[in-house]
Amino acid sequence: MDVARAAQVSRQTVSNVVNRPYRVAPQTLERVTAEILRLGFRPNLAARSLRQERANALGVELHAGSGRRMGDIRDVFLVELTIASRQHDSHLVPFAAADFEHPLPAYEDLVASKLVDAFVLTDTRHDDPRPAWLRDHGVPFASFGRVWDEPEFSWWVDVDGATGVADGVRHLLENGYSRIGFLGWPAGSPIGDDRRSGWVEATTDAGVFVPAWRADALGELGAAAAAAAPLIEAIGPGGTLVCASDVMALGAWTVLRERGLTPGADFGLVGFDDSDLAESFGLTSLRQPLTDVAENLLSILEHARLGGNLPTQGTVFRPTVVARNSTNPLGAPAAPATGGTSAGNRTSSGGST
Amino acid sequence: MDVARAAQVSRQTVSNVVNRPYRVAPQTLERVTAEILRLGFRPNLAARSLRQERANALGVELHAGSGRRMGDIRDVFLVELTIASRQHDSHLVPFAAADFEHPLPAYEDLVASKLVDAFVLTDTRHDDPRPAWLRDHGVPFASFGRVWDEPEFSWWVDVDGATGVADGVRHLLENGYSRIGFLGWPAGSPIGDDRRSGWVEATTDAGVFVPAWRADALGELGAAAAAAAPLIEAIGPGGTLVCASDVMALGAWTVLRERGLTPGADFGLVGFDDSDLAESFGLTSLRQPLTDVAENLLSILEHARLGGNLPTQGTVFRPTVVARNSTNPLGAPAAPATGGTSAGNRTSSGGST
DNA sequence: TTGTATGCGTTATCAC
DNA sequence: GTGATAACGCATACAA
Repeated sequence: MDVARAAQVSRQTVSNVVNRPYRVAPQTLERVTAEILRLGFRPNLAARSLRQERANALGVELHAGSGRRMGDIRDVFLVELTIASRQHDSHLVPFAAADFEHPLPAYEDLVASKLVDAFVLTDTRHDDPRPAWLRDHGVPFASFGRVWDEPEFSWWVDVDGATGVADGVRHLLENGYSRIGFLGWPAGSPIGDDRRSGWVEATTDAGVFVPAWRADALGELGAAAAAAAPLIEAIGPGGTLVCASDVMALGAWTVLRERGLTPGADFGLVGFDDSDLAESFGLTSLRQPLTDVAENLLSILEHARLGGNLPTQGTVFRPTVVARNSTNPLGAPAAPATGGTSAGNRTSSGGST
Repeated sequence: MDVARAAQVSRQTVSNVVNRPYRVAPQTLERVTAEILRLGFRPNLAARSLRQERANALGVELHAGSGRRMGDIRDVFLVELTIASRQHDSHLVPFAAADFEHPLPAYEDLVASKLVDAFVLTDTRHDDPRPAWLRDHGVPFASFGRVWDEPEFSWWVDVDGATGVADGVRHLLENGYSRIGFLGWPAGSPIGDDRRSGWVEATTDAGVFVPAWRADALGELGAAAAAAAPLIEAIGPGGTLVCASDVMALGAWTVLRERGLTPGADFGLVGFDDSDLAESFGLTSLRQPLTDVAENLLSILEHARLGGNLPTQGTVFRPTVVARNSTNPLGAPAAPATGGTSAGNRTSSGGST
């Protein structure tokens, strides 16, 4: 080891400087540190991994499926995870299951070859085979999204869709709108039901709940537009629509534009996720605090590794209203996304550590 | 090593079975292989990495910047890279530079700690500090996109924008359109100039080149719509617009819809990249062969590692026209993305290895 | 506070 | 065709 020679100490002392600086005499510490910087020394992570019998790496499954869907924020989340992983002395190993329906072999590979020692799960669903398998094999994991099939599992972080939508409703009320409908997914999906309940609660609280002002559609843009059209008709000018996703809000947006209506001035729209679509189309939306989510998940896994406080229940973060022109009653530009991206126009409404 | 004991051979023989099966007697091979499967043995990759003094891993920089942009296909490319990496006995290590303007420390970290032994670069630009640094430090890398500043560097793969756009023009001609304009970026960007030249060439070849039917805009939706409006006016009904990106095509799409025109039936549109936008809005677009690009880049790096044929010049792939309703002169649905996603409606036009 | 010895699991080398 | 030996770089335990 060059550093050891240069600083005239043993290899072991260098190791101590890196890993347990408090054990080293200040003078030695300084000298060795200087040499480390000078020579650009970094511990060989493969050797460390071998010695410690852990990889300091997290597996993250990417979905191989047919490309990306509009309004998706998984890639933003991946970036947040990547950034957060640096501060937790680990790195990510992305992988894609050969067969989306049978992801376990891919997980097994990574575990058996000790390339990773934990996983971050996303898109957990009913009958998801992964949580049970990971539990049975003693592999730590944390999930973005509740693990529905294992109620006692607490290493998850989620976003409070109901409160988010309720905040969106209140944002509309504060901006002078009062006729507020909801465009969501058909009943049955946990996330969709959660978001819809926020609309019911907040409009009821404000005394403006109209059950009929609700429609369902599947995720695609065309279906959302088709469902939005009669709803916009029913609610009428000056009304608004809170949507379960940005894609749905965009569906409504297209309907408005084709009728010559201006989003915001003529009819309010609120989306969900604050995706690229929201920014480009000037849609007010509910931003998921992905930075916090990523940080929290990595904290859990780090504590699981090193010992520390582990959560006894899941963590729920509150989304934030990002106000844009689609809820600006004073008027919006004719072209999409023209007239500023409303930077600094954000309304904060909560959020946790 | 359990497998060695179970199969009554030495560790080394197990290693040979895994890495050099041809050196092992068929009978032994079979016995050991059976035990490997039975016990689920996988080589410890940290140990292998340490022994071989290489990580078998590739660094991929993610851009931490302000979220994702509409029409971006980098995440799709990342998935393709991830999938391809499996077949090349390696894995990816995504990372984000703390400071986008000064990415080198992040690269240095990964190299010095031997977490990766090569990089895949994307978004190479003029005055990009990365290629020179990597070269000077002897770190192999391959680039998606030409490396402009180092003409002699040949480990890159790119997509032929000019030919792609020309194919788009021909696709329009085949579908009966003849008035073909171009909406692109201001002159000066290599990619934008490349794509525009395809329009000039193909329309000139067909004798339908009209220099005035061209407009420029920056990447955003609003600017594209603003630039598209007068162009659509000038070209007139029954005309078409080939665009440098799907976002631009979408900008034109919004203009059409607001005028009550139906994309395809009333005015043709062709985008570029075949992003999520193209699929959702029914835009005909030019698909970059990202699977081939990823595979090619990994091949280069694998050959660099193991020794093999290395490219003496860059590789250029040809995009593929993906036909959708925006170039269907017979008519398109009223709502976006309704009426099928045109699966199986692809026109293949080239492609390599 | 610092140094020495050991082994993590693998594979390259070389002897058999 | 197979096996013994050594070494990759680090961190743990323990000795000095």
